Amino acid sequence: MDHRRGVAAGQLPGNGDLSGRPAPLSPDSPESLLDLVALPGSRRLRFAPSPTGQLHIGNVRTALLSYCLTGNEGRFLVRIEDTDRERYRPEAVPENLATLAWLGLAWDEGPDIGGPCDPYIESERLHYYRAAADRLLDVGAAYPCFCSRERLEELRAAQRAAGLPTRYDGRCRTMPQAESQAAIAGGADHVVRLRMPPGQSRWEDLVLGPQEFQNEEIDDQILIKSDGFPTYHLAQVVDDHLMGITHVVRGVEWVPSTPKHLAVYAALGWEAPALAHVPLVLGPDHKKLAKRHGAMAVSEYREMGYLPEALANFLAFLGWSPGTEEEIFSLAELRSRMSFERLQSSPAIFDQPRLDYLNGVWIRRLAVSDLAKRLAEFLPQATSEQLTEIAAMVQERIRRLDEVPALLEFAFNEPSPTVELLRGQLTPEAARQFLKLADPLLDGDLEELMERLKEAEAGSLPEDAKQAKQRFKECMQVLRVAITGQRVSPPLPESISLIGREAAHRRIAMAIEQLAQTA
RNA sequence: GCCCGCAUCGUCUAGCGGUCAGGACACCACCCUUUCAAGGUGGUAACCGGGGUUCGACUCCCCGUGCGGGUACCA
Repeated sequence: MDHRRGVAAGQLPGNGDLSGRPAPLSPDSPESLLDLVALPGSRRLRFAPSPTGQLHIGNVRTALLSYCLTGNEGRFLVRIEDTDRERYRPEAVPENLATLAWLGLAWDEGPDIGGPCDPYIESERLHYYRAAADRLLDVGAAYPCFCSRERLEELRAAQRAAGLPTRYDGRCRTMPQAESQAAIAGGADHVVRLRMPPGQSRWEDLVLGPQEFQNEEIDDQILIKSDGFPTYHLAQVVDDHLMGITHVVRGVEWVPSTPKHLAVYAALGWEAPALAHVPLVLGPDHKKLAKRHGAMAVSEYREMGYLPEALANFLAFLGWSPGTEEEIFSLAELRSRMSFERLQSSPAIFDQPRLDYLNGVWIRRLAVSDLAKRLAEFLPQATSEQLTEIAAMVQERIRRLDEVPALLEFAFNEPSPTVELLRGQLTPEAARQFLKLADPLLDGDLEELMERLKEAEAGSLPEDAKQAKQRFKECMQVLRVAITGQRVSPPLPESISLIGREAAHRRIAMAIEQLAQTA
């Protein structure tokens, strides 16, 4: 039952001819290409990115949802939807796959690893779409259309001007077959259009509930473009059927074209998969998430130091919740817990502060050694020993990995604080005196450094407890700035150990000198 | 314009006729503390409006409003 090989193999036309002209089909029944041999018993969901650029947050959320809703028993597949030759960018295929892999969305079948429904790249499946189109043409569910783009544009402009819905006017809909055959034989440019049947289209959407459209309001969609490539509307239906897809998860922007897809399934005699249209992700201004809202590409989030664990956790909760008060979920937990019933039908806003919070949570959950590895790309100059030391000292205080370089600037570059920064609340002279006092104390056990400093600093002046405490804090800040050049840094003992005692002594000496000049 | 969808704190959400409308982020205060964090405690903050249905509506229905999506030889 694992061999749900839905298609007859070895029928690729013209050795992968991708030039745009579909190769002629073998004379024996092209329809055999479209017979799915065995239907799968468990769930099969797919993610079908269009390789026109980087995967963005919205895309990847759909991928995540599909992956999670596949469940532990099902199969998750990736298919490359490269039917748009104008926007196609070949490098986007490996990029997109790498992004999915980074997020941890492992696929069971896909363009790189193959599978029972090979190939998983639509441009290599042209013969299937052609066969499907021929069948649709045969049964009268589709028709050739010879209208030029110019005519279509004029038509739309006129309709818009008249305040009418912009739709194809059906000029070629009733062309006698003999006439159209002759035109095609004569080499006339044409497309294949779906003949939208009368009546209504209905389906029970897994997220939105019952849906109904009047078919007369739906346009006669182009299924095969004049370059011979299918549009999404055909390719997606054919492949989902051939690949045994059981559930389609996609954004709500596809709702209005679903009746077209349903019509194709019906005309081909196929059963449509279950449909789940998930709400969009919006920017803080409640508009569809777009470039102007900042980072869009998932790769940018990686560069900003977000963990894939946190991003997945965050994205999953944009439209889903477990119904309990739990909120930290690993990808594996999400996959075993997510269900269609609990998907939200209202759009969600991408709230970066919440992502930051979750990222902090996930950073703190990491083993120190793991954090050290992930920090490597943010601190290329650090050795692996330093990385481990750094990981331990920053783990509790960062929300994003990219905060680390600034926090540890002092470890890789000599600081040069101003006198103002150096002395803080103290007079230059008092600051200098304290540094002189503190300097030799660095040489003992660093773990007890704070105790020694406290002891040494105390008793210099008779004060009440509160004042003494405050004074000590100010002294510590002077020492911190002398050593790190920053008012905010990891704890002093760790900071010193990171740069080494000699460097610490040297920096203190320089600070003392600097303070002496102004004193 | 036409078609479709959505509507609980600022944000993510719980709620599926009777709750002091719960949690989390963010924010504020306090505690802890060598800074920053982390952690702890507490606080401010929501059912879009109007009609129904019902003994009773955040919850069900209708209308309005707002927001979003679609309206390509793009996906």
